[in-house]
Amino acid sequence: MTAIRGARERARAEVTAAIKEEARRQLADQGAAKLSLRAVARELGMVSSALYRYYPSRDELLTALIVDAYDAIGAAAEAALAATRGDDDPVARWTAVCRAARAWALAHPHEYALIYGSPVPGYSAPQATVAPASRVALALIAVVRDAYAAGALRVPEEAELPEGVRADITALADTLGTELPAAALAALAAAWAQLFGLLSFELFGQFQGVVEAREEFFTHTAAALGRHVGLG
Amino acid sequence: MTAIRGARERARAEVTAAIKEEARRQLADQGAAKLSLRAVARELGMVSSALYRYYPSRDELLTALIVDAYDAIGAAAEAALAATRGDDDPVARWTAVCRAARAWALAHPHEYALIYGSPVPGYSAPQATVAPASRVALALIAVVRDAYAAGALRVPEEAELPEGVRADITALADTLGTELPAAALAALAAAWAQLFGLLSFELFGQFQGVVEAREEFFTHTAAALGRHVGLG
DNA sequence: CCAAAAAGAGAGCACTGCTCTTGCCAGGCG
DNA sequence: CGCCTGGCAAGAGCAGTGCTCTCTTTTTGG
Repeated sequence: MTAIRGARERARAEVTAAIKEEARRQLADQGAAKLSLRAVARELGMVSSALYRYYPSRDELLTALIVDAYDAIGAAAEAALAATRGDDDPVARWTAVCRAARAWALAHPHEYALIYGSPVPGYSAPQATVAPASRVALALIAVVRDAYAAGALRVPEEAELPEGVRADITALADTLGTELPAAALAALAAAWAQLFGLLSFELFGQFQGVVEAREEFFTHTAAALGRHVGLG
Repeated sequence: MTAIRGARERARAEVTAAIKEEARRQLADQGAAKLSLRAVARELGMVSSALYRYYPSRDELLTALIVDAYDAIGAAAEAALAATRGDDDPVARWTAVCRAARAWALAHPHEYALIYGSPVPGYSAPQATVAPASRVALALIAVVRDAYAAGALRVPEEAELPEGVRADITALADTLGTELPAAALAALAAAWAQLFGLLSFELFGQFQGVVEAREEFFTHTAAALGRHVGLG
């Protein structure tokens, strides 16, 4: 980002990264609730007050971890998107992106809980989190956009869209700079939320005793979701 | 539950209820993270150690609140179900149940977060929570079952169901004692999770800047979900 | 009426986030 | 080259937490 202006900035950046690193480790194996600044400092061989020179509060540290987590799951989704570039089966692409998100979530349950579970602090998602947070959604949109460009999208009936929703969605299409039909984009927004509903239920144990073949169930449902959006 | 055996039991039950009451109040306006046994005790004019005679730990208190929250949202869903009994439009019934769940969630966001957000303690949902947790799902099932009995259910194609899922779902149908087709029940399970995905995204702020006409969007999507299950 | 059981009170332990003061030490300027 | 100042670590301390232990009081049933 910024040029290295001296040994001082370098050292500072390194310590900052080390703190985040250790914090992520503790987050990964104990969950956000037990993430303690003092424990992080202890592990790094520094005293707790020194840590405040790098992160002004525990919430700021958590925010940094949140941004990283959004970026990580977003990168996973984008990788799946890129890997299926040129694929002529849009449902398969969609499912691949969904499965990539699921795989990341299963591998990093506590980080997933941090970003898609209950908001931890006195909430208020900082502005810095909104861009990384949208990367998975953008990957899903890309699948639909490509299918649309290839003429492989069944567009749902426009008439059914409620007035307020239509307004929101056209505004959204505007800021996204996409010419996707409003009905398709609305279905996409719903599918986006529903996808994470599936993931959260699986990760938070709500499917216990209901569905055990989780992977099959997820893939099956994700494909249905993609078809509902108009793919395939 | 048990007969009143003496003033002692009565007093004990009252104090236990008062503690839970005060805890719920603190949960409602500060969230689960800030729920403190000491603060509850302070507010009740007792010393913190006395509270441990009623709840052996903070987690036990939280579990009691969790059970209550599941019961409350379940009761709301069941009320909507009962209010639409005899209604001949199954999609409308479905939507009514969904909207009842949403209304409760909006009115009790912190309690919603407690049950459908990230699991708070070292997790492990106690057995006591599973029955109350299923009440909303059972209300949704009732809508579909009634529609099925009235011959108003389009049953999805059975062939598409993956093997493992079919096995899980038929086992589930068995314990539920329902003769609903496996494909319908599987779609129902998915819709159930997806419904709460919508709710969580709305309550946890994920829709910020995406959809603002939340109620219209929810109702629209819930109806689509109902149709996808085979209603209407 | 009295022993036993239940409840409350209080001190205390180990931990947390966070603040403030003190002292050190090295980077950058003259 | 030397000095001084800005950045940093260290430590003590505050207010709060969950939870345990002991001691005293109250209540209850035989």
